[in-house]
Amino acid sequence: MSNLLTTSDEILTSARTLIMSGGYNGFSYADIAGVVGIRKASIHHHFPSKVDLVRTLVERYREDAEVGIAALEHNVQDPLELLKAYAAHWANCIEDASRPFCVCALLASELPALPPEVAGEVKAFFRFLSAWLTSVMERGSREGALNLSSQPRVEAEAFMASVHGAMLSARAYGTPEVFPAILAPTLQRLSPTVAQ
Amino acid sequence: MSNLLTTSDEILTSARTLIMSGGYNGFSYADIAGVVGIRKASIHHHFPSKVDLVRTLVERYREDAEVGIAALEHNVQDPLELLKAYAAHWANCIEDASRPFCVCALLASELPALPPEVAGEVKAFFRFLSAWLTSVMERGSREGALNLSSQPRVEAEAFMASVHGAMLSARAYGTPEVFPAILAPTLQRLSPTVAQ
DNA sequence: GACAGCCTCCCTACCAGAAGGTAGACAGTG
DNA sequence: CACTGTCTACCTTCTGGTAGGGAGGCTGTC
Repeated sequence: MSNLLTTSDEILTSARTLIMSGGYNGFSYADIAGVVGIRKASIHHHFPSKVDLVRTLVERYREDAEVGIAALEHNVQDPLELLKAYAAHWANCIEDASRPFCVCALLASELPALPPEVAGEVKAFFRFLSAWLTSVMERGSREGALNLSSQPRVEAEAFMASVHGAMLSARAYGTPEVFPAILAPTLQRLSPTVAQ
Repeated sequence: MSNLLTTSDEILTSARTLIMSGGYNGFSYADIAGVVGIRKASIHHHFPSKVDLVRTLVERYREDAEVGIAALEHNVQDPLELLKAYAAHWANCIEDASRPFCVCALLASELPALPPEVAGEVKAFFRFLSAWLTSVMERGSREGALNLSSQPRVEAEAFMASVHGAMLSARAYGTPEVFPAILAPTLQRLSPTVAQ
């Protein structure tokens, strides 16, 4: 029987969901076993240790993000629209509660307590995201498609921080609408049409 | 022998430090016992359960914040300076690694997996902080001391999100300077002297 | 002043369950 | 036969938590 999803994928998916709600120490092999419908020991066949599992998960998460962003860049050219699309992506995820939090943002908050291998992957994700946003800001600045008040690098970091902080607030208030509400003024400020 | 700090305070302090690095599930009674120099069972005398301990901790954290902010409001009148002082407070905490992360921001990220009593306290902290920042924004807008581009409430939420997101980035990159660098443009934009 | 009673704080010893992980057997497939 | 994936059974360590006892300090009463 050819399954659409391999067991290994199912394990990663359920682990991602569990991490998104409680972080690295917030889930166990037993939790995954319960969700996937498999025995605890069988998980070790796919991922010998918890570190292996989460490192793979974050690695995969970054790869998926790279693919997603490449696709986004292919469909959308305008830098401001790219940023809007990125924000809208997260707004949707939070709205329908499918992926209400960025795995790496959550793991970053508990970085000091993370196994080094996982911590390294999380840091790599931040560097990747930051690099992409910086490239968008740079191009937007060059083409006059974005209204920057600081260096592209700084604007990129500030934008990323806003997104992560807004996720946190949406979670704290329990109201998804908070996320787009926080991002809206940031996006408006970056818009060239309303420049001074 | 009159101790300056009660054992109960020492427990709370070490628990706070431990939570700041790994979150709710990132520490145990044994960890605290090791730091304080007491036996595990003795902690239960002061805090019957882990939920009691962390709930008290967050409660106390909010009370301390209320006192600190009242003192700040007493010393500083100008709204922009208040926001700068608030940002500077965190910049210092991150710089000298004394309190490199807001306990509530960290706990908020794992909210869905938190015991309800703790979750309630964390949410209360967010409401409190948001209310204060909104009041600062409102007054700044009224007095012309702040240059707002949105409603005070929205500006307050955006500011708070920036602070939390910047904390996350500082942790992810492992470089404290990132925090003030991210906050600087936000504070500059709020400054009335550079208004259009 | 003596002393009984109580209270606070910490201790040792223990518990049940959950944690991550291992060993080895079995079934199905190429 | 070898390989893959799952299973049962088991291990060790850690988890939050409990029971009960002992030392020391207050206080009320004779």
